[in-house]
Amino acid sequence: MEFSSLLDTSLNLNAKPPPLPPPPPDYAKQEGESQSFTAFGRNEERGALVEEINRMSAENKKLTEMLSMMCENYSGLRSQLAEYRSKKRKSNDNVESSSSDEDSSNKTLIKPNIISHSHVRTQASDTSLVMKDGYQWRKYGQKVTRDNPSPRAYFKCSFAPTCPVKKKVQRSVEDQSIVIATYEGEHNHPHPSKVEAPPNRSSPSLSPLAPRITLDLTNSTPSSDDLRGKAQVQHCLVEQMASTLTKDPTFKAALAAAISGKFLQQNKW
DNA sequence: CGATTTTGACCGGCGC
DNA sequence: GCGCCGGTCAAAATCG
Repeated sequence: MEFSSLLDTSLNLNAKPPPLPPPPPDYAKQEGESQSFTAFGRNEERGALVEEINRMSAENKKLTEMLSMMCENYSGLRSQLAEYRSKKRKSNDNVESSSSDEDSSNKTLIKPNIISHSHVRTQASDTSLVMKDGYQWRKYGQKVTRDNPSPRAYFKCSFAPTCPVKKKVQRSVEDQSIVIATYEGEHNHPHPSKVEAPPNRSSPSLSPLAPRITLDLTNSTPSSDDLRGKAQVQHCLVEQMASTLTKDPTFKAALAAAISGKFLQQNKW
C-alpha cells in the first residue's frame, strides 16, 4: 500500500545512447597527423557506442525474457493458490479480503485489519530476514510453521512505542531467495526517513522493493576545468551509471523484485 | 550498559 | 478433553 506510492518502478529500458557531446569546433582546423588521429578516435568511439548499444539490447532482451518467465510463474502460482484457498475455505466464503489468508483471529474485530504483502528478492547467501524498509523493527519472536520449513520472524515497529504495526517475514517456499513480508496495521507516526535522516545504522532508509544499488562515481571526476569537458563528463557519468547498473549482478534481481512487486500490487494481491 | 536478538515456554483458538 | 498450531512473552544471550 504505502510502498506503491514510495516506489516508482517505471524503468526506461530503451537502449538509446545518450546524445553525444558536440565535437569541438577546432577539430576541423586540425590537419595532417592530428586529423587522422581524431578520425581514428571518432571511429573508435562510434564502434564502442555500437558495441554498447548491442550489449544493452542483449540486456534488454534478457530482462524481457526474465519478465515473461516471471509472469508465467506468477500465473501458475496464482492458480495454485486459488485452488488451495478454495479447498481450505470450504464453507466460510465471507472472508472479505483475499490477502488475509490464514488469519482467523479477526473475527472479533470491528474494523478490518489493514494487511499488506510485500515480496523482496534477496541474495541467496543472505540468510537474514531483515527488510530495509526504513522503519525500525524489533523482533519479538520466531516460529517454524507447518507449511514452510523456513522460520517465520515476527517484528514490531519500535520507532514509536505506541505504534501498533507488526510484520511477519518469511522466505517463500517456492523460491528461497524471495522474502515475503506481511504488514498488519498502520503506522501512527511519520516515516523515519521523512522526519530525519536515520543514524548510520547498518540499514539506511530504503523501500522494501528497492534493493540498494551502489554507484561508484569516483572514477569519473573530471580533472580538467574547461567548459568543453562538461558535456563529456555528463556523457561519462551516464555511461558509467548505465554500465554500473547493467554489470551489477544484483540489478537484475532488484529489477525482477520491483517488477514482480508492482505486478502483484496491480493484481490486488 | 542499553538496545536488540534468540529461543523456549506459554496462551488461546480450532478441529477431532 | 486433548493435541496441534500460530502467535506472543520474557529471560538470557549477544551486540555495539
